[in-house]
Amino acid sequence: MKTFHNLDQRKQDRIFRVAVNEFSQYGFAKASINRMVENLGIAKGSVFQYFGDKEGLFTFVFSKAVTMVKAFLKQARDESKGQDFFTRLETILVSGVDFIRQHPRIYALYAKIQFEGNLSFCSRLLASLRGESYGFIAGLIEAGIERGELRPDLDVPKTAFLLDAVLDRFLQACVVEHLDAGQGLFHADNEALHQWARAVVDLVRAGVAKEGA
Amino acid sequence: MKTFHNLDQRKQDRIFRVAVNEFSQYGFAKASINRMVENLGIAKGSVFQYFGDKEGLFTFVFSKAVTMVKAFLKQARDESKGQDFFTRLETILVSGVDFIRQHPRIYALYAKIQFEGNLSFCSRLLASLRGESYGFIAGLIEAGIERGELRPDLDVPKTAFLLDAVLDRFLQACVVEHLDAGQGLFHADNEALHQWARAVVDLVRAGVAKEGA
Amino acid sequence: MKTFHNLDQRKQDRIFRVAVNEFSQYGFAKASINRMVENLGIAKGSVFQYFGDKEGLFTFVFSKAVTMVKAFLKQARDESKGQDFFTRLETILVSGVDFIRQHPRIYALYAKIQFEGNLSFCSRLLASLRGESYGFIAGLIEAGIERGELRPDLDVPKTAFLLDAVLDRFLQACVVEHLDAGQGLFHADNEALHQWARAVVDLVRAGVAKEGA
Amino acid sequence: MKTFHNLDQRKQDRIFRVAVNEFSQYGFAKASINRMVENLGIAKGSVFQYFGDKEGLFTFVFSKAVTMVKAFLKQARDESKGQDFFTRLETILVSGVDFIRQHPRIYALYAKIQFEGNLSFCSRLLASLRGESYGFIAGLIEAGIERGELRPDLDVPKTAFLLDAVLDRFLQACVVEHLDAGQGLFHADNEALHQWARAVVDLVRAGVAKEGA
DNA sequence: GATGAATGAGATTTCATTCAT
DNA sequence: AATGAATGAAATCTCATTCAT
Repeated sequence: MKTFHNLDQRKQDRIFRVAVNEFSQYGFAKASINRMVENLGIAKGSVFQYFGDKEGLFTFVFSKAVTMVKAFLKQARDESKGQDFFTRLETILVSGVDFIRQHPRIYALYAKIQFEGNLSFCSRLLASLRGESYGFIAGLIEAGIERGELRPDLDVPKTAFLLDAVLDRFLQACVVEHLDAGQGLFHADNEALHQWARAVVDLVRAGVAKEGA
Repeated sequence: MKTFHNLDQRKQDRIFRVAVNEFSQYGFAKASINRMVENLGIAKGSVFQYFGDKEGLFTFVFSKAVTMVKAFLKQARDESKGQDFFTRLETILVSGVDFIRQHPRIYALYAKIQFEGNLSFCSRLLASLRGESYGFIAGLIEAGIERGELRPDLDVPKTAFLLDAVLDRFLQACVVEHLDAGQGLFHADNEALHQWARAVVDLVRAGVAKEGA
Repeated sequence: MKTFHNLDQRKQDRIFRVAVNEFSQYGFAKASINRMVENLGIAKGSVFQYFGDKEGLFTFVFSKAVTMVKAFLKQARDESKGQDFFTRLETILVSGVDFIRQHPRIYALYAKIQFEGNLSFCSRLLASLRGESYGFIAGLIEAGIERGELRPDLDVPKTAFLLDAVLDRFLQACVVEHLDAGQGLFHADNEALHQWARAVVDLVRAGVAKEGA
Repeated sequence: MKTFHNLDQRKQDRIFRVAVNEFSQYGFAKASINRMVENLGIAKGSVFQYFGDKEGLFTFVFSKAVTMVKAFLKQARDESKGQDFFTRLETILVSGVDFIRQHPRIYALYAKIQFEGNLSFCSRLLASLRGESYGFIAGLIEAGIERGELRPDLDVPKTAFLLDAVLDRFLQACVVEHLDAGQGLFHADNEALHQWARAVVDLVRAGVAKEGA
């Protein structure tokens, strides 16, 4: 595993990229290391020297992906700090879609793996990502309450559940091409995207806003 | 395929059940016909005589599953017809969970296949299910508007998107065991389940209800 | 595993023969199923259909070999029943060599596997063969004592140990080509073989001490 | 190979020890240089620089092991020089077991390699060890005859064969844990060990026949 | 002299599919 | 109509060996 990190950074990136493609397209079980090395032009044995086995490769890829998502979440939170709750929510929805547009395979990987089951070795990562995401949203809500923008009597966990559902769906709508609304989100122009985000935020707003806010 | 329908109904059911188990546990790609016939006690060749190939078997299974879900949706709509919009929504959330509890594999199958990709041959089925589900929710909303329970200026597609997200998440929470809220939904007692459903409906209500309703 | 026994007897025998060759030449670990099927002219997959895995094939082969050896022991005991102890011993030595000449690979397999270690799955078979062999020799000794041909004060287990050592060595001498004495045993003519057997039996009979020493 | 002998003696010893472990546990074919260098903490390339290839490493290890065994034999002969034949034999049996207890892997290596076959490159070593061992035993017998302790008409080669068989079995009984008698020899206390040795020597001395039979 | 990344042949095993019975 | 033996492509993984640094 350490041998991998001695490689040329460009090579490391290429391997990561190709592996993300493969895993996000085929899932863990049907991903083929044969195909990967063919696309990569390196020897099959090398992959096993780097990562030990298929699971090792996947763990590396998935955990790097999770790290990227977490970094994105942190950045989204920090960048939106000054804004009021609803603007933040809209910002985050939009920048979430932005992230997926920049790294389309990463979310596809997450979405697919989440349902693959039989992958005990990545449930810890999945759980940690979930925790991060939940904490992120709950933090948003609490900040909103403190600032007097949200009803003070909100049930935070359940509201977080609701928001998480909406956020997730927004992202799924980019990836699962047969979602009705989703058809457009990935390829929608920014105008349409913002319109969608605003509309959804408005629906949410009416539900959770403090009267008069 | 003709030959399959000549079988004893009990045998047909058993084949369906075992195949649902296999596909929902392993997805399409990793499902093993070897394992199925082992659990089934019939000859491997028979499966190919009935369904042509693996894809044929899957299509049969998945389309029967979709039919069951559609029937459930229709029933949920019909049974809740007299109720006001918000009671309907709560009823549907709860009875959706009920359906999963009765047919846990069916939703698992749907959830997994949705993200498997590479399954061009079932996208039509998936799309038709999506259409059904969307029409179902949109119908609910329109009825609610007509009855004066919802704001008449609601954007139906976007509201449907919101509700669909919430509904889906409720169901996913039964199947994906690492969702924070979900931990409990599948095994929650009815009291807790209704409480969750009510809380979520209340959040939605505040957002979409016509003033004074 | 049952599918194997449905095969043409000739085919079964050929598979057994080829597998014994391979395992006796290379041991379990380095035996190659690739090579076997190449020699066999059947598909690689068939072997796994018959025996499940390499271990299954080996277990089948080894246990059949053990059965053959046990049958030989039984026959040797029965055929020599009337003879006095020392004649019996000589007969058995000689017919042991005969067995190896007829089934040279069988003993080679046993000899090699005995020292391969890491083969937990065949230790039961090995132990049962050992038990059979020990019982066989102990029975011989006890019969000899009863008939008044052997010293009545003999310690049966230790005497069995001595005889077993001699018997084993005789057989090893056929297989391990670099044993000095052994060079000749496998290819020796019957005259020389009997001479060797008689000489060894005489040593066992009379000991090596000079009278009075 | 030259470069190996320039190494720190401690390093040389460690390499020998680890290699003996590996070869004695897995045999030549299944021994893994990967595993060795992992346990060794040196570069894989170095092993090939020192020994050329796997065979070279094995030859080095095996020939050093043979040298150790030969040295032991010589010492056993010299130390027992004054004793009468039967005491010598007992001494040697016991000190043979002692040797194995001190160097358990060495005999394991010999025992395993002896039957591995396909190892043409070590048959010379094996033969030379055999020769040494045979000469050693034959020398013992001849000395015994000269001293008037053994029957002068003994056939030396065949007697040596008998004694060699017994000696070998004693040692195998330490290594092959499923030999009936052997269960105990490796871990037996000294009392039991000497008792076994004496009993076997007595059998060799006096034979098994009832007087007059 | 030492290193360890790269290699590719070859191992076991799985599996959908075919087809003679 | 039912069977299940036969197949061979493709999967993961191991390992001795080479060679540039």
